[in-house]
Amino acid sequence: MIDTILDDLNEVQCEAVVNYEGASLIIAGAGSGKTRVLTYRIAYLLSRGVAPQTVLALTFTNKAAREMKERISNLVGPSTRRLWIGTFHSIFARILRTEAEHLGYTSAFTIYDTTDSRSVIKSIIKEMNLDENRYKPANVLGRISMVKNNLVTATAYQANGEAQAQDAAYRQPRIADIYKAYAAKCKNANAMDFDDLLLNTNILFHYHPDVLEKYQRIFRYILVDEYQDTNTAQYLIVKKLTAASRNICVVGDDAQSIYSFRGARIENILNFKNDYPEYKEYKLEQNYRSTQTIVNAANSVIEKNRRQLKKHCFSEGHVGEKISVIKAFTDQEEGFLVASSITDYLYREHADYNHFAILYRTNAQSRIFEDALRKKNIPYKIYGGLSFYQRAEIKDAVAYLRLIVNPNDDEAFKRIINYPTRGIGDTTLDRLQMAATQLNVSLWTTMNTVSPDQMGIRSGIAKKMKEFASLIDSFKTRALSDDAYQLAYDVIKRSGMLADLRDNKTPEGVAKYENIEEFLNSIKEFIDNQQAESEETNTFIPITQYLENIALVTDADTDKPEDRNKVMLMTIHSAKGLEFNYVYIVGMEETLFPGSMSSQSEQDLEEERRLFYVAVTRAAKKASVSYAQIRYRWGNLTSNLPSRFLREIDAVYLDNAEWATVRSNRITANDDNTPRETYSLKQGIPATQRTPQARNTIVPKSSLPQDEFIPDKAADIQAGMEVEHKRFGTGKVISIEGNGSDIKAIVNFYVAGQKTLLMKFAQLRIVK
DNA sequence: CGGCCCCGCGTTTTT
DNA sequence: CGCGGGGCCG
Repeated sequence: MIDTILDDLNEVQCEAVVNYEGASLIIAGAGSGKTRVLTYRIAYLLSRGVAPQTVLALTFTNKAAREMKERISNLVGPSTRRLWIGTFHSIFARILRTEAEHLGYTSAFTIYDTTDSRSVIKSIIKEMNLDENRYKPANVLGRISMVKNNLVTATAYQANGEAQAQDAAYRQPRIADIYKAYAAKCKNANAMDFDDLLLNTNILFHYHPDVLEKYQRIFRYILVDEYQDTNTAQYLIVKKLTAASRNICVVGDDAQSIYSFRGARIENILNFKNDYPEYKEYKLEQNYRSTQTIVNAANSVIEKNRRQLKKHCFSEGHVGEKISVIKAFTDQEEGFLVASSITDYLYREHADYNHFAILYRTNAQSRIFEDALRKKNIPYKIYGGLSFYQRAEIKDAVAYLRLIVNPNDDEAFKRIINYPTRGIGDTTLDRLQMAATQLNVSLWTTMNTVSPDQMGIRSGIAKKMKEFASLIDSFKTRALSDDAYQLAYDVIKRSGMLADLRDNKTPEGVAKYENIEEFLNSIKEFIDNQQAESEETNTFIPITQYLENIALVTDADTDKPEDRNKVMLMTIHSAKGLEFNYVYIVGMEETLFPGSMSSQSEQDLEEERRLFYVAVTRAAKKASVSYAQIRYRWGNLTSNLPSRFLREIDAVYLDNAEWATVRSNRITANDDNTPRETYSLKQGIPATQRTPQARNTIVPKSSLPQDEFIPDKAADIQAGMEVEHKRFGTGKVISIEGNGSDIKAIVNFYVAGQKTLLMKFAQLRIVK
């Protein structure tokens, strides 16, 4: 069986599969059959008598892990169940649960998501009386996350002169203290954040060599997917685990490294040869996915990057269609044109909806395309984005379950102590929190051990707290005998959540109620799946198992059958690893893609270029790129130049007809008759975009306004005047409002409609 | 103490 | 523009 399987592989792929001993570096270009090699290699290992429980395969997404499992079991049958295949985070979370007591945790520890972490940081900033403008929670958390990924603990960070100097330079000298307090609070809550899962694994292996040895013995063969995206913490875990066996196989493509913003180090793959000098290298260069045009066009772009491993990707498929450049006047027109193009291909090539993907740089861009597709009755699915589990009502339900499993989970506690309303308000919580911080214990412990009047809590409220405590305690008891579904159902009912939602007859209330129903269904489904996977049918699936699962799952992991045949909308990041026949890469504009944050440094720019490379190589048959001359960005009109990446595509692969033509101003998607969309080309862009409001704008010198526009002084402008604005044309000043530097003029423009303009920015000329 | 309203802020990208 | 958080009022 296995030998016939090898017939499916080309020569290099076959070599990479068969030589499974020792260190292997597989450089796998986009579409070169990377997953195929990985899965076949594992299947081959098994066929050679390697025990499945000694094989560890690490991926970055649950989807990749699931796909790998599926494909292997298609090759070799059910023996795959004992293989260790999962994401870095899930595998090491599992190990940490087993070894928790070595680190002073219990195996019931909670995994904090980003929202939880941010909230902890926020409360610390408050407690420390720090300037909330200078210390932004998301910012501080980002910094802590970065250093954690470099294995710098709070104590080490405090002692690190360089880090201290840097924080001082950024006028955030207390970050080390925040970090320390944050680590303490997580520990007291028996909680780990995403980064802790990797950091603590390293700590575990460092301070407990016996434990490390145990796992070195277990994992005889380690395979790592997307190796170019590993951060230092992940890299070191792998290095430690393979130190004895030296059986390691990493697969990756430096050209697709797009996660350096969260600590990924492209050096890990570039320097593989230093760590494993005995390594063998395999280059998968033939692309089986895309047309020659697409592969060549992608190559012509990525060539501009300086640091990369040498390889030559090629396709022997059809030459295929050239890449279309869709030039739109406004963001709405961009949506319309892309939707129209999709309709064209649907008819012309009898394509299905799910053959199409719209890829964008930032999630905020999705709206426009949703609107455009909806208008044409094209079904679509937004992939990623706000997860089901991030909805308020689901988080509430999950918070109950989390608190039952781990009563020290302060974030869960805070979320539900007064939901549904039971008369325990902010003041009480503040007092509780103060006591808890002083005692260095969780809110739950404080509530149950400190006398209420010591905290200044009146007896009426204390009674309510007791009731809450015994409610949770009763759930804890039931959790021992009830499975995840029974418990969740009971919790939602007896906590009062269900009644609270049922009484809410607003549309949002109804939606929430339905979401809770869906939540319960998903638990039921989870139990069924787990039982199907284990040998017996009646395995008891406790709530702990369900919680472990959802902490590390994202929306991208759920695939519902009704979403199968829809146009997919997603960020380029989440498109990595996927393929579609027809791909639209939208928002190809300077400051958007490449983003304004990235065009400063050459390194960041190279990462953006790799991102573009990833986007183009998602397409099998046809890629299109689009941009808009003007678009709304945080409520303001902005205008940007077409992305430099368009110019970097070798022009022979472009469908130049559309690229070169300046189309006349068509009234298109904006049939909702908002006046602001009816610009004439003459009034518009890009020549007249040089107002301070549009200071993101990059305007070529040649197209600066020919006629002088001299604005009048802001102080001279008064209500009732007729004024002219470079972009909005003429209009009447309705009123002047505000004071200080925030004086605003409300102007009703004849064409553009009513606008509120900040006087310190707006340049207005008095007409009369 | 809870609900409502207003203000201010934000955009990369995600396990 | 849309969301979340904070503040104010009932």
